[in-house]
Amino acid sequence: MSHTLGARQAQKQKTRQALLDAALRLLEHQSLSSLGLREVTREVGVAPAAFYRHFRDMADLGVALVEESFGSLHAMVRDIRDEQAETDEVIRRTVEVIARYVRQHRTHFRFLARERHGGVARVREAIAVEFQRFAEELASDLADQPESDGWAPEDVRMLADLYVNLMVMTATAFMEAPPDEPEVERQIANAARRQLLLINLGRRHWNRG
Amino acid sequence: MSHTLGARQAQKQKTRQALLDAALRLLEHQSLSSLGLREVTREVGVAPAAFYRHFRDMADLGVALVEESFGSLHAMVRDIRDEQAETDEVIRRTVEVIARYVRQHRTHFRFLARERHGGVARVREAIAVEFQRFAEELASDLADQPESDGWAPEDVRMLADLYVNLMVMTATAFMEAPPDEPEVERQIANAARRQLLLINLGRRHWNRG
DNA sequence: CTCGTGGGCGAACGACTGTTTACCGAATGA
DNA sequence: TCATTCGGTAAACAGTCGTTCGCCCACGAG
Repeated sequence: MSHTLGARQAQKQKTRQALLDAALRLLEHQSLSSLGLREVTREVGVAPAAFYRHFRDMADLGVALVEESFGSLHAMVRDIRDEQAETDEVIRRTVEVIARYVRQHRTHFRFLARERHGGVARVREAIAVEFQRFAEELASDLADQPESDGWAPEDVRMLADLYVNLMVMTATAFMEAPPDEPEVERQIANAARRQLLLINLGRRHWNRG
Repeated sequence: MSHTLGARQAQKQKTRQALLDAALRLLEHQSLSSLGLREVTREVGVAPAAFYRHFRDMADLGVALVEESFGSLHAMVRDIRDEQAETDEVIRRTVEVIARYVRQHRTHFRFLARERHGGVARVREAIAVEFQRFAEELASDLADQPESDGWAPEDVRMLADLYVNLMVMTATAFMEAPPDEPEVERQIANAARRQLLLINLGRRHWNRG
């Protein structure tokens, strides 16, 4: 069982988490491929050799960070999906949730944006897989909606990809905005809402316009 | 004058270009922040100290690569903008031009995608400036079209951002596709065309839907 | 023809890197 | 209680790195 793990494994996972946290902190101002093993252990305060007790190399740690990042991201979309309301209200809430998520998990999202096309192949592939699963889930949700009646499955998937990309684009814009400027955030949110609105308009007129 | 530069400066620009080419070649499998000065000079076949005759540091070389990359990218949009035809034909040609551009300048575009959110601040900022100029030009073009009658300037800019983002997304998909699989490329092109179509649909119904 | 400019070279520097080794000592299970 | 497992340590290894320093010598201006 796992709910009562010994003090031994507890301490191990504690330093493992410390390594992940330190790495994420350092990755705020550099990319994974330039982040050194010694740099991370120095930040935590452990010997360099201790690193190997938890990860094979830095790419391994990177993949672990991908899982961690997508964990909180899935929580975000669950928030969005569970909302049930009028279309305009759904849009408003969606953008709001994205903004809040980015504010609360800035480092996680910056890591994903930076390493999505970054220099470490294994991490790149891990992120690609997760985003793909993401789009598939959204496509499955969209297919169940009455607005998708008569839509070809490939068109639903196309729409899902469009939504995912818009979400990434919006989150990236929030991420790059200075954290202490609510006016900039309001502008980004406004543009995102209108873009969602325009896409929904196109969606309603897709078959027979 | 510049059309008759001595053999002295000619040789200098030749090695400078060799450094840029070598860097771009090496950046195919790593990111700028992990690319070493010695690595580049070794690839070219010159002494490490020679690097300083052309660039202050690697970030300097990075912004030079940004300018080079956007040079050919501007040529691409000029190709697209000069096309004048029916809407569906414009869409078809647009996606085709993007595909061809990515095929011919794969390394340049991969560099932009990788460093857009990468670990080198100066390069990131240079790319952001160029993309912003990009969206502004497109917005100015869109405003002149009859379809934009009665549109608020901020809505036109919103639409331009949507188009730019879709272009980047499509080009990235082409870039990540294996170069010798025309079937995958056809699928990407097909999805991109339908996404453009859907956005155009929303655009037509923007005021009074 | 002569002389100064400047691109490229080789060598050296101190600092830092990833990885391996043997070892310590506390938590663990019998 | 005793033997064992194992997370963490210190030290050393061979490389690589960015940067600086004279020096060379082909080129270009006078």
